Amino acid sequence: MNSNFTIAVHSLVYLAYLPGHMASSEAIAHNVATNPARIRKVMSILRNSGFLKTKEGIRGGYMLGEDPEKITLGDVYEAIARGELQPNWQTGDPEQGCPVSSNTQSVMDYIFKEAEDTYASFLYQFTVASVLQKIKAGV
Amino acid sequence: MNSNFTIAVHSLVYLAYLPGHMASSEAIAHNVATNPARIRKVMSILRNSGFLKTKEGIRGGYMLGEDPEKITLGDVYEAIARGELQPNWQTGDPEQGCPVSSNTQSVMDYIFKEAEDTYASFLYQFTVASVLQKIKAGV
DNA sequence: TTGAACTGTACAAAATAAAATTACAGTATG
DNA sequence: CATACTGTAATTTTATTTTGTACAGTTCAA
Repeated sequence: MNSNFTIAVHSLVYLAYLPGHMASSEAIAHNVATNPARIRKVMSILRNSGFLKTKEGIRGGYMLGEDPEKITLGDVYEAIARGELQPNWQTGDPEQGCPVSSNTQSVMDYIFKEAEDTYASFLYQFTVASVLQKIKAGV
Repeated sequence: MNSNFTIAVHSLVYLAYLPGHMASSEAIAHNVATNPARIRKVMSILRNSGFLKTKEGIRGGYMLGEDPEKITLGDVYEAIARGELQPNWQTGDPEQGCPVSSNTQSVMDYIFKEAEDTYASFLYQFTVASVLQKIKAGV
């Protein structure tokens, strides 16, 4: 998995930390410790999923579009990282006669998909608000 | 995650498919579609975890060390892939005064660890035997 | 109505991680 | 003692991730 999910959560928490405030990609990038272009790419996806409002032009930037208690990490995961837990590498060879060589990949696909479902489900218990609370508590 | 877990499962299933037979790293590599050195590296870990027996020298190779119904994918995951679901990239900057910048990483570490626990737990329901069965059934 | 401060997006470059390859010492067998 | 194997390390190649650069489009305010 790449770290877009981490960046998305961090950015949303940062916006929840500054309610009613428009934050620029540069300010968020500084807080997250990455570059503004990457933040803007991640934020584009989050905007398309309705988690935030963006504004172009001078005094533009990003703001939460929903109550931080309504945004779960499961939602964020689904929007930005679904499918990235499974490695791309393919095992076996579909042309071989041996069923172990030709069919293991499809069984692994099934197992990875189900496992990722439980992973995503687990994340529904956390919200942007609850993560911010943990951060403030210094856990 | 790299694909060592996939390779481990595939190799164990292949051995279960040929009970009582010593398979060489070359034979397994051919079935899995990778190179023998990589198979030997993965098999070393599986041997250390007690899943299989290895024999060096002529007519040597690999054999299951346990009943394939006893080896769960959860066990295999723990042995070979624990910790690889979380990205290495670190968010924020511990030196910044803002708690969101300095503490988000540790909260994410906690969430990733718990989420991986549920991922691994899920895998305990599958065994090498049950995977082989699915493969034979052509799912 | 113009220029300054932004986003949105694409593309290229650099850094990192994963996979394949090569090599060779060690071990068992016949 | 030659052959067929494992065990392991080092190197090269390839793929992925991250960063950096560029620029068109948008908004605001003087």
